[in-house]
Amino acid sequence: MSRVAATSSNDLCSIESQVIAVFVDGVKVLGLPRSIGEIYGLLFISPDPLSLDDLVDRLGISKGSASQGLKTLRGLGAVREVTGEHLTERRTYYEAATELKRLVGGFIREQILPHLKSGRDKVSQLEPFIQELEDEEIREFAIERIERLDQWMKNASKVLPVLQKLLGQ
Amino acid sequence: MSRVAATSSNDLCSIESQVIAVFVDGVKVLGLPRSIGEIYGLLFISPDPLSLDDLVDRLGISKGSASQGLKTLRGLGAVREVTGEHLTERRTYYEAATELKRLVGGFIREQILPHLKSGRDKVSQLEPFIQELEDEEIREFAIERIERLDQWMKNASKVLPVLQKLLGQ
DNA sequence: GCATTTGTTCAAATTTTATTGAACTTGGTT
DNA sequence: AACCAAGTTCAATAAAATTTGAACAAATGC
Repeated sequence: MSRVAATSSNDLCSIESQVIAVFVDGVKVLGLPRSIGEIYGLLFISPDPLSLDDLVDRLGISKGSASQGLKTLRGLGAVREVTGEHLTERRTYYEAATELKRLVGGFIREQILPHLKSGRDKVSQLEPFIQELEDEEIREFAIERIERLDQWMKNASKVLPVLQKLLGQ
Repeated sequence: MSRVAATSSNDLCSIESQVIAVFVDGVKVLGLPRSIGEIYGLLFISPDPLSLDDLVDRLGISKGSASQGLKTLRGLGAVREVTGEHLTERRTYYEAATELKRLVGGFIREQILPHLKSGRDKVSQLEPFIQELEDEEIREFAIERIERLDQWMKNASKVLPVLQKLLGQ
């Protein structure tokens, strides 16, 4: 009877599940799915790196979820692949990246900048349509508002790097 | 045949629908529903204040949606009730609040601070469970991580007001 | 080359969230 | 008081997002 840890779906201990709850809540604010909070939360509180199968096993989520979640987290720079150690091992192990600056940077890069960019594009493509407006008062108002919108976006672009610096390591 | 503007569901013009598209996209990033982007977007580009029924009519959304959307936007301080003008009028008219500082402030207050607070509460209630951990190495690690988490939240609390100030005016 | 282990992809199922619309409340008017 | 217009609430419905799981790919070792 030597099945030591083959299918052991180790239940989460109190600290683990509570830390995970904090992250699940946290990522929801950021508009990310719960599974990502679970994965990051467990990695965050785990002293040793975990593999995809570890996550599936401990969190009770599907392989698909774990794979996609890790992909997103890698994109955000929120997890690190741990190589080294067992060079013979082909399995990949992950640990949480915990530098706030890096996490915020990743979020800005992946989630905010693309929307900012597409917003600025849309706004810049508005010019021709403004000229369509016949009533001068209305046209003037539209110009004013669209300039303001553009200004907001410029502001955001300037503030984001500063924000990241403020959270500096 | 004097039905001038009774059920005229005035279609949106090009600028209107494109500005609305920008805001729909924008609020999605913030985790708010599309209808809120539509409402704010239309108010933003409208030279004159609009009533709930105007929004229903122009945007083709239900009264319920418009009412709930306006409620949220009021909570965020993103719209202003326009009184004055027609004092005989019992209908409420709204205009967009366009000071970025105010908008960001409202969002921080309504959407971020409550989560930050509940996060800090959850973390502070973690202490007893850490003591449950028997392995000293693991316990030390947990303490370290939870302190880091706490530090993050303190950082966030400090940075948010600065952020708001950076968006000045 | 075949079997095995690890990880990815994506259509279908599920879960979550937003929207609708009808019933209800409020307050003004005759 | 009865009526009407304006707005809110909330259960039912529709829409959107997430999760699953099975099929697929890639890489290792026999």
